[in-house]
Amino acid sequence: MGVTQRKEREREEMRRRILDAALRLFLEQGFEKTSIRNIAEAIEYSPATIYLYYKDKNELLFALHQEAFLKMMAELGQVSTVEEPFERLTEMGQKYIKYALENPEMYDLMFVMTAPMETLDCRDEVWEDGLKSFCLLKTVVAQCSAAGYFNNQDVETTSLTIWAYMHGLVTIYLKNRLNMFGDDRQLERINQSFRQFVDMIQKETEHPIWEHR
Amino acid sequence: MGVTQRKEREREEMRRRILDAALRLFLEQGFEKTSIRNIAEAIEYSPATIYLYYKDKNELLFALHQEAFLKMMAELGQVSTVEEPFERLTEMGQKYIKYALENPEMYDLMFVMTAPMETLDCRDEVWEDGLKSFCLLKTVVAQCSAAGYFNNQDVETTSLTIWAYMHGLVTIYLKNRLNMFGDDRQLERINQSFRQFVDMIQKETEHPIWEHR
DNA sequence: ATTTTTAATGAACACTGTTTATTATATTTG
DNA sequence: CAAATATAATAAACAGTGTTCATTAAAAAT
Repeated sequence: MGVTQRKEREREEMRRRILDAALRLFLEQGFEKTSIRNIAEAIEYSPATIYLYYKDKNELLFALHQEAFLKMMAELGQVSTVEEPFERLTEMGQKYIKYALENPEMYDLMFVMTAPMETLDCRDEVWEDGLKSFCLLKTVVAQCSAAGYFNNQDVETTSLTIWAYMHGLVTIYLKNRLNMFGDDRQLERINQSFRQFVDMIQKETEHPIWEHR
Repeated sequence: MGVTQRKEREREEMRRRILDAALRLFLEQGFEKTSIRNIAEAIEYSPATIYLYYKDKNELLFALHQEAFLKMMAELGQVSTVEEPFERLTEMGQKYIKYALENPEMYDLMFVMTAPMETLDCRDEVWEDGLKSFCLLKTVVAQCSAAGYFNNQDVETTSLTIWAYMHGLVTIYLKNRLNMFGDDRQLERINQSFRQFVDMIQKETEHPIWEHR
């Protein structure tokens, strides 16, 4: 009898309802101000019910973090149409900045907060979402490398260097550390730095593409 | 009569006691697990007393954040003995990584947490500590620039680019995102990437220093 | 129709940051 | 010195947090 299947389906539906409500509140009022009780209220269930579907808040955050990765991957994956590998890489960088700036709370969840990571730790799994998106980067870097860029340097190291820069740039901005300049040229500064970085790593090649200068 | 002076001195002493206790607990058990009540207990006062000396928790965090900057500046300032400007910059980078890895909670407070920044916002002051350390970086970058490095690019942009990379690198590590590789070569990866970045920006010069390759 | 399993909850526990009315102490004034 | 005033410290409360557990209601299996 299909009762177990229906139960399983209902369970998934409930998990979705919880996740959707959590995501909505999260985006509406930020992480800090969203509690289990808020989420429970939004779906018209008692707080204790949430714990029948998610072990704790960390697991809920981890589930949201996974959704955020799906969305980001979908956006970053769109660069495959661009022909020239380095242009594709640059495009990816731009889309990374765009995603981070448009989804600051989600970006935090994905790359800054330690809470969702603890869920992985206690299951001793590896961070698959992170690894998958890092591989996306690595692939494009490898293609650039094959096209003569990056002086045959280790692809993984180059990818980490690029990611580190991108991550640093957006977090400095998102965590309001660019306020220190006391002006309203923050986005301008980000773009200036990004262009500089792109130029810099572009030159890292045995066969410079002079027509790009 | 010196009573007001003594009162002022006692007030400062109390503020110090609170700060010292907060710092100790903070380093012992991390930020998340340190509460106003804990701090009050540590100095054997009631929680409400803390509020006679610090407006709220953000202000307390901001005070700690300032202390952290003093310490970091002292460590980063020690590079002035190095003669060659680019070597000095590299040394600064190494010291930055060292500080971040040895003081992860403090680093978080200084560059990641938004809480202490809100104290600045509501006073509408600018982030002086950040600005000051950014200026330290800018100075060295300017000296490198004067020595022929960085192709006469805008010093402020170059400094931001360098800072962004450094910040990204250490936060990716501190927030456990390098776990994804599932090995124990995390520090190795950091150093590899750092060397790569240093080599990369070193080449950014009209007059390459060939003897360094 | 009765037993068993499952889902949902109310209430509690041990916390959190913060405020306020009250008390104890110290300082100033008459 | 004694009375009035100002200051420092606190207990208690408020409104919130994540989480657990015994109890109840509903569905499924016997």
